[in-house]
Amino acid sequence: MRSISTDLAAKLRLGAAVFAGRGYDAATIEALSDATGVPSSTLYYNFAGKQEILAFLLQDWLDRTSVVVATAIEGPATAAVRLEAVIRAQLAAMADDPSTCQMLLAELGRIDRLPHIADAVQQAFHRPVAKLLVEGAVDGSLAEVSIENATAVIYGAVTLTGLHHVVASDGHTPAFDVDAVATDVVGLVMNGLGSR
Amino acid sequence: MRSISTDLAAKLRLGAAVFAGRGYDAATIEALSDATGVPSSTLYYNFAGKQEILAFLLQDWLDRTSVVVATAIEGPATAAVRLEAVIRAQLAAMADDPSTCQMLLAELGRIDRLPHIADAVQQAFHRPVAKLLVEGAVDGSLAEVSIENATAVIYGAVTLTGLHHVVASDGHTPAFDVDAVATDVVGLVMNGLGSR
DNA sequence: TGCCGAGTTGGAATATGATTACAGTATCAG
DNA sequence: CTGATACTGTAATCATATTCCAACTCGGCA
Repeated sequence: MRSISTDLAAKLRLGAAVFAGRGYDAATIEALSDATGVPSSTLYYNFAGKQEILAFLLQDWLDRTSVVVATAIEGPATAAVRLEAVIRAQLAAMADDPSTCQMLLAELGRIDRLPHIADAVQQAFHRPVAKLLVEGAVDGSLAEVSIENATAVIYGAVTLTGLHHVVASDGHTPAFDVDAVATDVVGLVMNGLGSR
Repeated sequence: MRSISTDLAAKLRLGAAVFAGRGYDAATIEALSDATGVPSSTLYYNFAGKQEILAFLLQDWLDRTSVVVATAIEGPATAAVRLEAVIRAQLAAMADDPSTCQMLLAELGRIDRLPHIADAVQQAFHRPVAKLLVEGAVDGSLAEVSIENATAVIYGAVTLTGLHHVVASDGHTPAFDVDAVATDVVGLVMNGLGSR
């Protein structure tokens, strides 16, 4: 993959809707070319193939998401408070870019075949949460749990709830009411379902 | 799709590993034919195409999963107790058939394009949980929460934790220690992360 | 001004794999 | 035995990704 100009990158983002709308295999290069205004020969000049275009779009979004999540995780507050901020930031990123978010979750099961993307997902979703779980056990604001399973549980809870609302929306941005959904998700993640 | 003999169905299940291993588009009909021992002409005689074969495998597994989940949900116990049984049953179904489970989650983002499958997922995963959430609010064993979001949270927590372990395994069955994982997931779903 | 190289583009050529068509074979109920 | 239905091998057909290549643009620069 050549280095992509910001101009080209901006056009390519329009292609996310094509991938999200039709699914990876049904999204033809020609449709991608039409949607972005970039001729297919130019696409092949800049990328090794369709898969690399997909990977670029995912990486682009994940990198931006990582940045806002990294900001959310900072600060002197307890781990529990910062975990809430992280979850809100992740849901906001999904609501802001429903197409890419849908693309990403469509690739979930085969993400181990896109190692760079798997790393970026770790960076944006798993590692921040794992870090807070450790810190929360230390500062007493979070219960002590299996990091591995708790990270997976939170990742699943956040992304599939986001996906549910994204699919229900019709590509509007934001795709859903981030505050309301985040409040519900955070409530469940922090307090669980048990009556008390 | 013609009616599929149990004999053919059994052979086809061998094909799940091909879909799971390579991903839908990289899985060629020829590879599917080799893996199952069913000639490609026979596949096309019985199914309208590759997508329908995928759909059959998913439906097959989801139907079986629905049955065990429906059994788990029965009984006089509180909704909380039965919710735990349901989650265990769902994780057990995933561990028992890692290939199909991986196939299913690979199709998550495009599942709205396979309406029958989306229905079957509702049947096996969402509806039982939604039912218990309502009953739990009545019998007092579960907190009152948004059914829509809580259902999505639990679905995400269960399936992505399962997927995490399935991907980590190498196709062995069971793919992971169901009891241990279920205990962690149920603990988080019921009690959350908050220290108490 | 005129050249150079990188980026861009249109269009033809190639390759792969899904799907179809069809004819011949097997199986099984009556 | 016979007809119907299911199965299978082979040879097209077709769509689409990918490659190839020649022409074109354009900014820097001697």
